[in-house]
Amino acid sequence: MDTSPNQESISPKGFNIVRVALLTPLRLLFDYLPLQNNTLISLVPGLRVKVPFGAQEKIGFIVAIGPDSDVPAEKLKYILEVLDEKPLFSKPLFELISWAANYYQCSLGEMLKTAIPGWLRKGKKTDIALKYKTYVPSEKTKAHILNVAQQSAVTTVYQAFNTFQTFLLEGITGSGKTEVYAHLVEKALAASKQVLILVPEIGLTPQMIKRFEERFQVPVASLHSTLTDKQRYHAWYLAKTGVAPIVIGTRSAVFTPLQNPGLFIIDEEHDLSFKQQEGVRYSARDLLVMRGLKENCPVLLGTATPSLETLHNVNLGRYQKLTLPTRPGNAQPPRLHILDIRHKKLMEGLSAQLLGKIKEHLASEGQVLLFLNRRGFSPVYMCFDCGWIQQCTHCDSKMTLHKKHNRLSCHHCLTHQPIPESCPSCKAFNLHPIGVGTQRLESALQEHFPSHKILRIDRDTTQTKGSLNATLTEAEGGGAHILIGTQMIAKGHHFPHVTLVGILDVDGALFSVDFRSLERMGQLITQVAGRAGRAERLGTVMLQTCHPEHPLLNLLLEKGYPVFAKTLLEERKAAALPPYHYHALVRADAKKTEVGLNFLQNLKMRIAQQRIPNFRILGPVPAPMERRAGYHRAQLLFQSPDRGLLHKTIQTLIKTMDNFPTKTVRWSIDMDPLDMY
DNA sequence: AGCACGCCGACT
DNA sequence: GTCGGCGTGCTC
Repeated sequence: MDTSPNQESISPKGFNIVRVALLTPLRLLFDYLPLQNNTLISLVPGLRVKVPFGAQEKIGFIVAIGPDSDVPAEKLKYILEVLDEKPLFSKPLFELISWAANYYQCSLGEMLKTAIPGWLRKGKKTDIALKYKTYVPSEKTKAHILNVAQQSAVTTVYQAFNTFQTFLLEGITGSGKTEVYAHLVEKALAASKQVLILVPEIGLTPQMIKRFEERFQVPVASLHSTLTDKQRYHAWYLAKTGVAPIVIGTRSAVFTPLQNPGLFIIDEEHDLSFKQQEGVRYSARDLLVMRGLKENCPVLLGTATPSLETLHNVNLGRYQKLTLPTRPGNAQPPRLHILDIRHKKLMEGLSAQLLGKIKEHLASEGQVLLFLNRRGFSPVYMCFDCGWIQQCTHCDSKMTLHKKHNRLSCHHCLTHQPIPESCPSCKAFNLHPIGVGTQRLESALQEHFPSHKILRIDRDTTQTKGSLNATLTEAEGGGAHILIGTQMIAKGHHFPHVTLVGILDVDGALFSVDFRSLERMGQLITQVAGRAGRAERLGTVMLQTCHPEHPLLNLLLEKGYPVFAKTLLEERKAAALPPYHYHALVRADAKKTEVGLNFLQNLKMRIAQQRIPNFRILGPVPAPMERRAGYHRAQLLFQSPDRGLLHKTIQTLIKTMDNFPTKTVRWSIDMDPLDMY
């Protein structure tokens, strides 16, 4: 289906049909008649229109204009209003969005909907007078001198300006990737080009925006999730009109129109937040590379811990690798040590050895960072008399104890309930928390070190707007002696005063059923370890484990992430897993277990009887956590080394699903799924 | 997706 | 008696 706008326009006189993609998940285009009584506006593909739709009015984009329609003339209605004077997207960007709709198997309208700010979805016009605050230059900061590797990276990418090429900038934490970005931004600005920088959800701090504004004395448009609709539109407008030469944003910013695009950067390329996990499950990283192709711009993927997908692309010669091997100045990489905690008595998750180390570092004015990827007080609340455990009533999950609000919460849906005083099952007064979360670790440490300041950084302490930045600023400034955090702390933040990093529990990842969990563990350990010793003081990293002999864990600690990742890639190849084979996952949610499974079984039969070579179907099986938020979830996995074949098969499948006579199943497709939940 | 229409249970 | 549950079908 070619949905790119053609440039042919029509006069509203004569019998013409306007084909519209409505902002709904319907995989159909709808035909309308041009405006009545309007001779002034010429209709062009790419313009937004308001149209009548059943009993409602909807917003859509004109996709094509043609002489006639397949729909009987009496059914056709008139367009109510044309909302734009000019198309919102350039031709290449509209092509990218069409490509994405096709690849991720959603309707063009739904993809367009995710690509525009809320204001425009609701039909606001773009000619609203915007009073944006005029830019006031603050003190200009100076550029740093680059080392040889940084300089070489800058030169290589600069030489690719005005062409499409993808680069992996592999720089260990603290090696100065941001400085490479900044020098490239400088070159782009000198050429009057705009730069789009994508960052992980958590990594977009006001400090980063301020840094670029001060350095370059230009407006920086920032697009992230906590903006109001108005702020978001404002930033979008600054980017589209070219007023802001630098655009920094999270996942959805990949669709931001630019007046004059020159360079695309994605920081922490491996980060999972670049894949949308609900609705249209697109990968902003992959789309950014595709955008580079469409807009003829170089794309730079930066990270200390590249995803296996990206490394695979380097190995295939599709991406060029640039390496930053050392930290600037005298900063040394941290030393990693394994703490064998078998047969050891733990104090609230901490071994005596780690506790001793913490004391040592605190005594010598060091800052300590403890990583525990589990929020709440304890993950389980159990009766010691009868073994009863509080389960969530909507999900197949145990409820986590939260001491702060004195309640049990489910981390998979929004429910919570008061903590029972006696066991609901046997009435005994013998209920106890099992396991350690960050809250419990915090209170235990506070008892142990009453005169030291402890700062906890997890979703619970950073919920309110701005509190994350305040907390991070405090942590980075060295104001707290001990930092406790979940994976939130692993996302590119500098804690220059940290001298000791303790990693409390990664054992779950060593034997997980999820084939990606080792990759994630390696990235997490490397990223967390990289928080230590970034200033002049040498950092130490201690990792507690019950599996000190685990070969891959040892490989990671002894040889580092690149060798570890190379080994994982070999394993993936041997097991015919991504990135060597491609995956597409069909999910089906239903109120009753069998309904979803039957639906998927039916799909499976349809495909299986075609006997497609190089094509595997796994399932259907219930999702690892079958019941979630009241729905029973099942899934069917398609696997093939041939991406085109996989895509084609799914596409024909969708047609059958669209005609499926049931609405008791909610189904969705996830191309290149990152997890099976 | 919305929204209307339509056919069966517990209540002002 | 009706308010409202969600199954079904349609939207140019």
